[in-house]
This record gives sequence, structure tokens and C-alpha cells, in this order.
Amino acid sequence: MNMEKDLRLSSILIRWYEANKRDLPWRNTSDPYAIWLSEVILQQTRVDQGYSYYNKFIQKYPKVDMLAMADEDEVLKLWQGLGYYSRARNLQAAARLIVKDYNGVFPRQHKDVLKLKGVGDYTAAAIVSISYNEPYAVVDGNVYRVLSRIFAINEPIDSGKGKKVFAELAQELLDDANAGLYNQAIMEFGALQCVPVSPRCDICPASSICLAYAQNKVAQYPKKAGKQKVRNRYFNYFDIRHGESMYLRKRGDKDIWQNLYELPLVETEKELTIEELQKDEKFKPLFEAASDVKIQYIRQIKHVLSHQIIYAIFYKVEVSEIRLEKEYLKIGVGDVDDYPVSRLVHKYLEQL
DNA sequence: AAAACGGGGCG
DNA sequence: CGCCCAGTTTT
Repeated sequence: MNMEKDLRLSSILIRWYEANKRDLPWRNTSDPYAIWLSEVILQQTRVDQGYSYYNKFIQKYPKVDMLAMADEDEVLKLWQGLGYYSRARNLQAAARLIVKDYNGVFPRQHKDVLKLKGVGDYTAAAIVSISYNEPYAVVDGNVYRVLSRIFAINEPIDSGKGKKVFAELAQELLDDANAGLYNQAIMEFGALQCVPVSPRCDICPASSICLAYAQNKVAQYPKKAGKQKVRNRYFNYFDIRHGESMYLRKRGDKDIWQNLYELPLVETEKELTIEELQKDEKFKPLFEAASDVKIQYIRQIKHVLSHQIIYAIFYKVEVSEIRLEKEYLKIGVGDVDDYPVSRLVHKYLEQL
């Protein structure tokens, strides 16, 4: 069976690339030496930082044998300020090997390119696809971000399994006939359009096929296992009672417990006593339009989530009169069980 | 699987 | 100023 490849993504990316790509010096050549040099310089390095280094290197060592013949000190000096200096040492070691073993002609085969010092999976794929249009998909940080969003992939990118999943998906999606163009397009798209923070999805040509966008979860991708740091949060809940009435509010987007209900909440940066809390700017608006406010401490609950620990304090507040913003829902005390609440809030409610 | 490797951007 | 970034080699 000859399954046809889905090239919709390729088409979107390449069209976007042709219209939006930056004009960079290494984009006006198919010389594998120049491509290699640019790719090594751009490892862990932003384009605007590496740009002048590429120009210096290609001017001083326009051919691989000139790099091979240079003093290491001279090469390192030219690399100075760019960081990760093993890249420069490996670069020259590889140049010397190319002169010795390949007669100064840059290797043509992916497996040979991959053997060069300082060239891993990403760089080998970049070199052979861009220089020779060989069908090897690049997977760099941009690709992780773009693919994880478009396909809403929950596999963490920093796990062994995740790397495999992304490498296979990238290879499957690769537009083989336009490998170099497609690879450059997806990376440039990640660098300029599908950026890590606050991407402009409203003007994105891929938004219609982007699953993360459809789910309003763009900012959650790519997922990382990481040493996920646990964040401490301090929730002060107020169970405001006015006769047989109490108040709830629906939680919004971009935080835990989306669309669940909870008691009126004041979140603080650290644990505060009720006296400190009453002086806090976030506390005041809640009881501005209230009379005869009596606050009673009820209990403290430590609630542990995978990524945050919530130190919650519950207070019961009796008022003879109160007016709250319309986001606060006034309900009958007996109806509270009709509303979906977090486990934390439920723990408080069930023991009243 | 995890650490080491540098410098820059960001809040 | 601490935290994040992200390919390759080394441990």
C-alpha cells in the first residue's frame, strides 16, 4: 500500500517561510561547510548572537582546509565570547579529519556527517537536508515547540521516550521532496511565529490545524518532565454567610481548577495572619460594602498537587449586609452541593 | 539517565 | 538577580 503523505503542514510552513524568513548569510549557499559552520555556531545560540561570529569565521576560513590548518589558539580566540568552547575545538578537530580522511571534501553521507565531532542528530540532519536535500528531519527546540502545540503532544520533551516520539513524528511529517526547505521553515516558524512566550496565534497560519490552540492550551506546550519545582501558594478562603445565603465564584482560565467553583478567595504571596490579611490590598475590596463583619477562623488545610502545594486557611464570615462584584454568585446554603468544587474546597464544606 | 558545558534574555 | 534556554559529549 502506498499511503500518501499529508503535506498540509509542510505547505503552510513553507508558504509562511517564503514570506517571512530572515535574510541570513548562510541561507544564500548550499556549501555543506558553510551550513555546518552556521549550525554549530547556532547550537544553544540565538541568531543575533551568532551572526557576527559566522561572518568572522567564514571570512577567515572560507574553506574547510583553512580551518584545519589554523592554530587552535586562533580559532578559540575567534570563538571568544560565544560560549561552549568545546564546539570550537570539535569544529577544528572535524575539519582536520575532513582534510585527512575525505581529502578536504565535506562528507556526503548522513552516517559520515554524524560521526564528525560536535555533530549530533540535529546538526547532521540539518547539514544533509539543507546542503543535499537528504530526507532527514531536524528536531531542535523550535521543532519540539511547534509539533507539541500543533498535535497537543503531552509527552515531555526532556524524557527518553519523548525524544523518540518527537523524532519519529518529525520524520513522518517531513516533506521528503523539500527536506531542506521544510526543515528550515519549521525552525524559522518556531523562532519567529510559534515563539515560547505569548505567540500571536491570532495571526498564525497554522491556527486552524493547531490542536493546542483549539484547546486553548498553547502556553502549556511543550510539556517538560523537568525537575518540576513545586510552587507554594497561600489561599485564604472566606465562607461569607448572610442569613441562609453564601457566595461562590467560578475559577477562570490559566490556573488550576478551571471552571470549578470555590469560596471567595484572597491569594497571598506568603502565609498571613488574619490581622495582616485585613490590611492587604487584595482583602479590602471583598468587604468594602459589608456591615457588621465578624470573621471566625475555621481550619487550615494543606493541599498537595503535583506541581504546587496550597496552604489554605478557611474563615467563616458573618455579615448583616454585603454587596459583592457580580462575579460572586449568591446561592442558598443548601444548594452548595450542586456546584462542582475542588477537592480542597470539598474537604472544607463536608465537615461543616 | 544525568551532568557539564557559557553566555544572554527575561521578569 | 535567580531562572530559563537547549545540542553534544561525558559520566
